[in-house]
Amino acid sequence: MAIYEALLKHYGPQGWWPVAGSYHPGDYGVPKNEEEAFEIIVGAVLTQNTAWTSVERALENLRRIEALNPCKILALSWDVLKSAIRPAGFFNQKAIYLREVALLFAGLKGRTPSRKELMSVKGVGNETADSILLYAYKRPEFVIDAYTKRIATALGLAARGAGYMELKDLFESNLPRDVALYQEYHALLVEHAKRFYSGKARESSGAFVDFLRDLSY
DNA sequence: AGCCAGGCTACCG
DNA sequence: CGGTAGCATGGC
Repeated sequence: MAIYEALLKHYGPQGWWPVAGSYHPGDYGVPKNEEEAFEIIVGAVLTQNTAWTSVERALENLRRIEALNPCKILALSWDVLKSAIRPAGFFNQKAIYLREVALLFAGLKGRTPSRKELMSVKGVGNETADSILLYAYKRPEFVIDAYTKRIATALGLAARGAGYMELKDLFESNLPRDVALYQEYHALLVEHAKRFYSGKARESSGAFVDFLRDLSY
């Protein structure tokens, strides 16, 4: 919580997840309907190992052909679907993944899927499942991504070889079970990591020092 | 030019 | 099982 407070004070509310092309700082009511929830799910798949700026283009392409809903995704030809998501990379795999999640979503009829259910979908692993549950369904599942792992290991909170569930457990067992907190915390970790733990700066001692300085504010 | 990006699956030993 | 090649485009 001390780390969270320091990050929040320093960076302010981040407003993940971006929906309809923009962020929504401080608004934890997003998504406000099924369409927005599905857009988050599509974004969660498209952003796998991919910069969000590239995902935005793919989402915009899908929006333009009115394909940001499960039925349309399932109805599109492979060629059209692939060319729409092309900017987000890995389009052959991701086209398959999108159809898989569209099929699941359509079958839910508004029900919230279990974590196990999501994980059984091809293309949905730990992080994607948690992102979907936390941001699309407002469930208290802490999301661990590469940035979060870098920060946690750099701070000595976790071993270098720590697995996904281990890290998830670390955060969840030390925080109140609160959706808004989980959403904001993850967003703040990403923002901080982008500044100090990405590219050549990753795991540098300078990043660690900068973090401590932020903490002391 | 070459490394990196908000991972996952399949396959290797 | 733990570890990793392959997947593809765009930004810097």
